[in-house]
Amino acid sequence: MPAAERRELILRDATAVFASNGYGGTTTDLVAQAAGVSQPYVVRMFGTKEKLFLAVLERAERILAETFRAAIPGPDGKERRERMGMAYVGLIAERGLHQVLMQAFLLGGDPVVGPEARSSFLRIWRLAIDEAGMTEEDARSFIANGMLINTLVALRLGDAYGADPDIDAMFTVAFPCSFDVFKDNLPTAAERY
Amino acid sequence: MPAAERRELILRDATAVFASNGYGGTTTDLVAQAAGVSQPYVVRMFGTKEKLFLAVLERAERILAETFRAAIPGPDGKERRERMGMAYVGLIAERGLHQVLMQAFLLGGDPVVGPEARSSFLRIWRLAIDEAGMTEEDARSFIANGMLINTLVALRLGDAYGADPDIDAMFTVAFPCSFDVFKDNLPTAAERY
DNA sequence: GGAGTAAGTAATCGATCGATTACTTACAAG
DNA sequence: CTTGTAAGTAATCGATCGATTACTTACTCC
Repeated sequence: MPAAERRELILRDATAVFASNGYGGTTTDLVAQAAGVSQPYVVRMFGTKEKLFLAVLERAERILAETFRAAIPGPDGKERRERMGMAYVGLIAERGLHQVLMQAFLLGGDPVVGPEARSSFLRIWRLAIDEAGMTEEDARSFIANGMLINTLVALRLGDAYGADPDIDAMFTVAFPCSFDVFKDNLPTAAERY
Repeated sequence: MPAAERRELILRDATAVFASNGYGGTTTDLVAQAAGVSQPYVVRMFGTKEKLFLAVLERAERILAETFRAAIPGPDGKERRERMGMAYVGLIAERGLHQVLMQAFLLGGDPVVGPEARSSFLRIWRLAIDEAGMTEEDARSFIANGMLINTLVALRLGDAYGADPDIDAMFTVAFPCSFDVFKDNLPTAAERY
């Protein structure tokens, strides 16, 4: 398999492993096993675990930006924000993406990852304003809602949907027009680490 | 020093260490050094690193709930939500509290920590509705905003306030009535791990 | 049919971590 | 005194992790 293809495959699987285990809890061997290659190969391809995480973050931001841009064309204003919100929820299909973004934000104090995480966040903020035409207040509440969705995904609260009236009530207001997207993309038990 | 007092001291310092290093990246020795005791003492007092984290999470939720309850008395509606929001921002003084909550949410897939993290989150949701009298929609946007504040704190974006017009603009809309509280409680360089 | 190169692994090393054990110190009660 | 107990530490052990080294395999281009 050509290296470029293998690289994308490893990055995809590494996203899921980092998402479940966090940065410190992820071993290069866990990533290697998930991708079906040997541990030294992962290290040699990315140099260090830190550089692997940076590559995972860069890919996550790229996918996120592309997903948002694809949802921009069409009626603007509230409708556009709803399309972008649904697209964000649809990213649950990219296993671990929301969680990896949270992990990166939590590394804000790290001298290497921190600056990258901050500029990733700010680029999404700029995309919302410059490319999607949101006001600053719209961008704030849009991104705040994204952070709530991150939390609900990370907490795996969707697994208990239907089993707890509080959870059902929260989902009704948290996903006014994207609950089907959320439900249809939940990971199966076999997909979890 | 009596054990109860020592315990609270260790929990406070452990909160800051877990916040900076994550669950997997935190060592019991780092916590011990931060608290000024030996590593075996930390392990013996809490049993395992996992139980230590659960104790940190329980304390964080307790402080958060007490802080919210103290902000409830007085005019209700939007004013009450603003008081509670400012109180939440003021919790920056409790070093690492917002980040530790995020860390716990990210452990949603953990068989031990996950259930505790979910019930902590749901208890705060219930507090907002039952005790603070919010509608479900108010509670949603209130908590979503809290998740945004968590992110800004974890990213250490406040450190760059004044150095980047994008950051300044975001803070203006993110902290319409709590920016002073935010600014006044930022950690000094010496406080960071 | 070699020579060169890309893809990948087995074996291993030094460092680190969580946990255990055995020990010490300070102090209050009888 | 001395006995008991709470508060703590030094030393250490087995396991694990990130990284390095040396090796193998497969394909391609004269």
